[in-house]
This record gives sequence, structure tokens and C-alpha cells, in this order.
Amino acid sequence: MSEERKKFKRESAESRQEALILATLELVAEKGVRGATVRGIAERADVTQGLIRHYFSSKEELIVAAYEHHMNQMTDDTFAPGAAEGTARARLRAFVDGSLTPPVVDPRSLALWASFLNKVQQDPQMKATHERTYAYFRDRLEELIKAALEEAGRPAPPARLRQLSIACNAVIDGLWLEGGALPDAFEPGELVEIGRQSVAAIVELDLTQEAGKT
Amino acid sequence: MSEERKKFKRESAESRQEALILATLELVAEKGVRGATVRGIAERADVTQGLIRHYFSSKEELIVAAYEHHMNQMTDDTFAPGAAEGTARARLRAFVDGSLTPPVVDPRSLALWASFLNKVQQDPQMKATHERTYAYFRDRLEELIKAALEEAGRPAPPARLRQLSIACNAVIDGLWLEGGALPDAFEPGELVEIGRQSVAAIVELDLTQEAGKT
DNA sequence: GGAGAAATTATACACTTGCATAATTACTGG
DNA sequence: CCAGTAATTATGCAAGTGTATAATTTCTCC
Repeated sequence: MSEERKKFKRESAESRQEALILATLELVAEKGVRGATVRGIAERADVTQGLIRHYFSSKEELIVAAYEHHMNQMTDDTFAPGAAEGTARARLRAFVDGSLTPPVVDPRSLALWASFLNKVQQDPQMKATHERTYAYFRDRLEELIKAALEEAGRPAPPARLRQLSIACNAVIDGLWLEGGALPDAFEPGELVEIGRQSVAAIVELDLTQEAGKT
Repeated sequence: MSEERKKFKRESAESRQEALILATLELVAEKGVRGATVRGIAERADVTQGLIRHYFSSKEELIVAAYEHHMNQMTDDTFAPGAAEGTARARLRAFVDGSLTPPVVDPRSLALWASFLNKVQQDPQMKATHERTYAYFRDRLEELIKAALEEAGRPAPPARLRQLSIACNAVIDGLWLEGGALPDAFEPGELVEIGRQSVAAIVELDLTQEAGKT
């Protein structure tokens, strides 16, 4: 019954780093950044804690890497479905759909956002990542609205476009938040439908037609 | 230069508890629930840590008390301006205004919401408090929309009312979120104006007139 | 103004935390 | 197949954590 030293297998740096990052995201979503301890992360990744120091020079660095990984994932997930195909109106609709469908709308995604918020507002590097991602979303949405309005023969001045994009962004964010906070409160597809209708009402464009493609 | 024992003054249980709760909320907003240590809270309240145990049987209990205090405050702040006066349309407008004005829209308020999210989803007592508050807001909003539509001679069926209230709640939540996350990105009054316009567009009611009162 | 009680401070303890470093193990190249 | 190297594990440490308890101080009431 002598305590045996743990057997292990050498893995590539990339796969180990990714495994550590994924374990970190799991724990951060469950218990927050401080609750995601080095020991807990190591256990979740089936590794001993010393290994983390071998790949990341501090917990801080691991957290930052995990945050950037998550933000990139979110961006990819949002823009996956619609691509840049079709009319501006169709692209706008695809943007709404992508933003209001799992895995973007998800309790874990919301929990991660909430858990990172503190650190994001204090750490300059994380703040930069956040603002870059946020600006990307907003600009993209504003472009789509602009194009869709021009397409409909109703171009809008910049100030108006700003208001419309803030409002549409707010609906999407709000539905994202509620869908993540109360996942059982909505039928499948309900958030997407409400999102489409609301954006349509705000910009005064019909987003329901041409919907047979997906 | 002998170390002197700290002088102190006896205070009422109520004021001490409130001071401890306020100090807790400050620290939770800054560093999250785990970052708000018993020692940190005591220091912020200008008290030694042992006193906390005298008023709260555990840190957990203090956190729960602080959360309930905050939620009550949010409710009061939201419903303070509009009261239950005037037409349904005016009351709906007041609801939007109250939800999108400081101190409801505020970085600290958002940070508190985010910091508590984890615990809220796990602790049954906090979960109950959250759901009660959320349901209160949503029901109130749905009633207002229902009344405003009937007032305008355009009553809506329950399913439609549900969609409208979810959508309006989402715009308000989204603007609340963005206003708290990026306080310098919006002019004073801009969020309220966008919120009014968006709710107006969604429910198809003019919310700008009769606005001279505030 | 002094005794009793309650509020408050001070101290102690066991446990967790992030980080550092030493000891081992698995793989690679010859 | 064997040495060298880097990945991985194991161990240790100082600081911080919540909580328990003892020591003091302030206030109230007679």
C-alpha cells in the first residue's frame, strides 16, 4: 500500500495549454476567478498543480489567456451561422440569430462574463481585449443596419444610426442576459423570434421574410 | 510607544449592521464575493473583524443580508420617480426612466449584479430573492404595457403581451448593462431617450409626449 | 460612581492559497 | 539501449482565509 507516484504522459505544449485553459473556464464559470484555484484547475485538467507554473508564469497569466480564449470563441460562435452572404437584411437577421442561439446564449457564457467583469475593469490588458471585442460587435451591427436601411431606400444620418445600433445591441444583450440567467423561462426559438421582431420594430424593417433558408 | 488597544464607541445594532452591509457591498462590487474578506470588510467599516461574528453568525449570512439589501435598494430606486400617477403611458415612461437613470444605471450596480451572480445561482435563499425581484419587475412591466395598449384602444392577447414585455425588459436590461459597463460612452439622458424610443417602437406607442413634467 | 452586562477588541487555530523549488519520470537522439 | 533533457510530480513555505474564543472596554441602571 505504498503511495505511488502518479503516472503521466507527456503532451504537446498546445494541447496541455488548451486543456488548462478549458479547465480554468469551467471553474471560473462555476466559482468565479478567485474561486478557480490553481489546485482546482489542475485537478480538473487531471494534472498536478506544479504543471501550471510550467506553462503559465502565474495564475494571472492563465486567467488572461482563458479570457481571451473565451472572447474569441464568443466572436466565432456569433458570426458562424450567417457569414457575409445575401442581402443586408438577411445578414442582419443572421447576426441576430447567431447572437441569440446557443452556445452564445448559455448559462455558462453568462456566468463567465459576470465572473470576469471585475478583472476586466481593473486589468488593462483584459480591458483592452474587452473593448476591442465589444467595439467589433457594435460596429458590425451598425454597418448592417446602415446597409439594410440604404437597401430599403431609407438611409439614416450618423446620429440616428448610432441610436439604432445602441438600441438593437441593447435588445440583443438583454435577451442574451435573460436567456442565460433563466434558461428554462423561454421556449426554443422564442428568444430569436422576439429578437427579430424587436430589432425589426426598432429599425422599422421586416426581418421575418426570406426566412426559409435556414 | 506601547501598542494601545483600539478605542471604540458602542452603536445600535441596526446602524452597525447597516454599516457592515454597506462595507460589504463596496468590497463585493470591487473584488467579488470571495475577494470581500472578513478582514477587509471590517477595515472598511472601521471595526475589527471579530465584531462581524457578533452580528452575523457567518460570512455567508452577511453576504446574503447584503444581497437582499442591494436588491431592495434597486427596486426602490427604480420605482421612486414615477409612482403610480397619471396615464398608463406616463407610468410606462416613468418606469423606463427610473430603470435607466442613476443610481440604477451605475458601474457599481452592474458590478454587484455580476459579483453576486454565481452565488445567486447556487444558494437557494439568494436564488429565491433574485427570482422574486425579477418577477416583480417583469410583471409590473407587463401590466403597464397591457394598460397602455388598452388605453390606446389596442388591447393585445396574453401571448403577445408576454413577447412585448420580454422584449421591453430586454432593451431596458441591455441599456442598463451597457450604461454600467461603459459609463462614459453615453451622454447624460441618452440612455433614457434611446430606451423610450425603443420601447415605443416595440409596443407601437408614442412615449415622447407629455414629457414636460420632469 | 460603581457593578453588571453587552459590545468590541485581541489573539489563536486550522485550513487554503499562490508560488517556489527539489525530485522523478517519460520521451528523444544517437 | 542508454544518456540527456524537458515535462511532470512532489514537497515546502509564507501569507491570507474564516471562525472560535478569551480579554477588555464602554455604557446603563441603581
